[in-house]
Formats: sequence, structure tokens, C-alpha cells
Amino acid sequence: MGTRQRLITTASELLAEEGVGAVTLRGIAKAAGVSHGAPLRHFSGRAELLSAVATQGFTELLDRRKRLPDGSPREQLTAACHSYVDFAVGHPAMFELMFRRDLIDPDEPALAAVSSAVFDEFAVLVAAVDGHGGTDPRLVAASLWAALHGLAQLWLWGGLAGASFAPSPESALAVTLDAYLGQETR
Amino acid sequence: MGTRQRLITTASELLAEEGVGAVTLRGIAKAAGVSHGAPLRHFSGRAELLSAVATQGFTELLDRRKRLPDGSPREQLTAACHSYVDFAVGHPAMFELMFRRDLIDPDEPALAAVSSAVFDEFAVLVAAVDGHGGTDPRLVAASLWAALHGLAQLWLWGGLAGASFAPSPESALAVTLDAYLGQETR
DNA sequence: TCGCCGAAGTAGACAGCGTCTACAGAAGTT
DNA sequence: AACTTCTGTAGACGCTGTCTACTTCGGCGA
Repeated sequence: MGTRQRLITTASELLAEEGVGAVTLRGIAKAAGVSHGAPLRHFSGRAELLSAVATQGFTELLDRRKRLPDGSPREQLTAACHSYVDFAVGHPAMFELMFRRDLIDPDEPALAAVSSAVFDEFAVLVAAVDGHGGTDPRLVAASLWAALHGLAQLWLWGGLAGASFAPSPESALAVTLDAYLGQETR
Repeated sequence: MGTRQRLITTASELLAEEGVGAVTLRGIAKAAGVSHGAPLRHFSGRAELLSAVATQGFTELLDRRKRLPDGSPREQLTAACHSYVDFAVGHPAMFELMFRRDLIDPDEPALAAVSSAVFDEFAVLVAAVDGHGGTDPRLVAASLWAALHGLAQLWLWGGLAGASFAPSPESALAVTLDAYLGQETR
């Protein structure tokens, strides 16, 4: 495996194990067994390396979506929604990195392509479910995606609310899906 | 004005003008006209100072909610939703700081108190609107708040989606409110 | 009034960070 | 065989947060 790929892999492992705060260029280089300046031979800077890591995250998100079980459009959409929240809960550090503009470069071509693809695939699922009278399915998709994203984000932030009330992401997701898809989807 | 308060004020201004990346302890100290070590006489560290700044942000959010115009519960709730997104759009850096666990300490008593109060006030508004058959109003509030939060977050992240489709926060919010409150709220 | 003590501010140091540059060797290419 | 390009190393620079003396000043008890 080339050094470039090893750096990406090492960074992903470090990210998963130690969190976003631990993915420093020097730390990645040390963990990969190269000198602190070596990463700059393969990436223009920290943002480019971390963008490559985030790209892998979006790619895995896309893969999950493509491996959805067969079923009605409505079932597929709810499964996709669950998979989004599951991904965030299962890979909190990666999820955080994927939306940290200060750490990655959203305009990186590969990253922009795969993140757009994630949204586009989701919009297709939404469009396949009828019932949103006349409004642009992509607008509905953006709204629903935002709802899922906020659910994941607030849960990662710490308990979805104050200490007085801490619902599980699953129960809150059920309410969200009810709101968008109607009660019959329970 | 005491040095402590001036540091908080200066940090808020720096945050609004230069963004989250510019609020460094040394930068704040320089802007406030004190030495780089002075802030540590008033705060245990960076997290405590930035927590005080974020507390002001949550406080303003709470104030906006308390100044809602009179109207039906449903109107009040939609106004609150708009005010949340408006706040994020109007104060993007502050909004970002308020949810950056690595920069602030969510367990800071004042911060925890006011952020919980924001949620509680919101939950009260949700509870006043009937129609969510039997489910805990606080759970509905958490779901709806997450939807608003995701809307704001994704908009700040860059256009709510890929470059192929970039709805305004207002139009997406309208869809979100439709989903939660029904079409008649348009 | 004197002495003192704690609070507040300063200046310097330290390790860690991202990034830049100079240098060394290895690998091809002509 | 000579030259160029790629890859990796080592050191430096300025920045960061934090720690540690050292000074300065204000109030308070004797």
C-alpha cells in the first residue's frame, strides 16, 4: 500500500479511535510511521488529507443506501432515514468530520461529487414516494434530510436536549418520520 | 466595565466579524488590550471564556422567544421556528460556536441552564399546539427542534445540498412546518 | 499609618500544531 | 552516464493554549 493510501487509512483509524481532535497532521504521520513532513508530499495540506477521509465517509454512506432491502418506496425511504442516523451514531467522529468546514474543503472535487450523490440518491427515494402535493420533491428531500441531520447532530451534541429530557435517536426519528410520512408508517 | 466582561464582549465581536476560527485566547486578549495571559485570571481556560460567549448566544435566543407576538399557539410556534432559523442565518458564527463541543464546555452551569431553558420554552410552545395524538409533546419538540437545527446547520454548511440544488432556508422551513403542523399553516 | 495579603496583569517559557524550505536519496528517462 | 522528478527527512517559523514566576495595586486588620 502506498504512503498516500496508508495516510488516509491511518487517519480514519485515528479518527474513529481518538475523535476529531486527534486527527492532526503530525499525529497521523507518526501513527503511519513517517516523518511529520511526509504528508505534504501527497496532500497540499491538512484539509486535503481530511477531505479524502471525509470522502470515504460519504462513500460508505452512499454504499449503505445502495444496499437497501427491496420494498415499497415508502419502506425504502424509511430504511434510508434509519441508515443515516445509524451511521451518525455508529461513526460519530467521522460524521462530525464530514460536516466540519474548517477541517475539510467542501469544494474538493471528489468530496463534492460523492456528497452531492448522497443527496441525489436520497432525493430519488423521496420523489418515489408520492403524497407531497405539488411541492418539488427535492425541496422535500432537503427538508427531510435536514431533519435527519439535525437529529444526528443534536444527539451527538449531547442527549438531544437538556439533561431534563433525553430521548433516544430512534424514538425521535419515529416522530420525525411520522410527521413527514404519516402515521401509517409506524 | 471589568476586564472579564470586556473579554466576553470583545470575543463576541471578534466572533461575529471574523468567525469561529478567529476566536483565539491570544487574539481576544490583544483585541481587548490586555496581555495574552490576562484572560486566564478570569477564566480557567479557553473553553470557559467561549462558554460564556455561547451562553450569551443562548440567552439572546431565549429573549427572542419571549418577545414573540401574540397569537394562537400554532402561530406562536411557527414564529418560534422562524426565529430559530433566523438567528442561525443572522449570527452564523455564534450559532456554530454554540454547538461546538470542542470549543465550549456544555456542562458549564450557566450554559447548561440557559440551553435547557431554550428547549423547555420550545417544548411548552409545542405542547400548547394539540394534534400530535398521544405522543409526548417533549418528544415532538425534540424532533421538531432537530429539524430546525438541521436546516440551519446544513444551510450554514453550504447551500443545504449539492451545488445542483440549493433551496433557501425559508422555503425548506416552510416544507418542514407543513410536515409537522399540516398544510393549513402556510 | 504601617504592614500585609490576595487579586489582577505582565512577560517569558514550553510543547504542540500546520506549513515552508533545504537537503538527501531513489527511480526513471533520454 | 547525466539529469530530472518523486519521495521522504529534518529543521525552522509563527501561531496556539497553558503554566509559572514576577510585579503592581487596592483594601483591610493591627
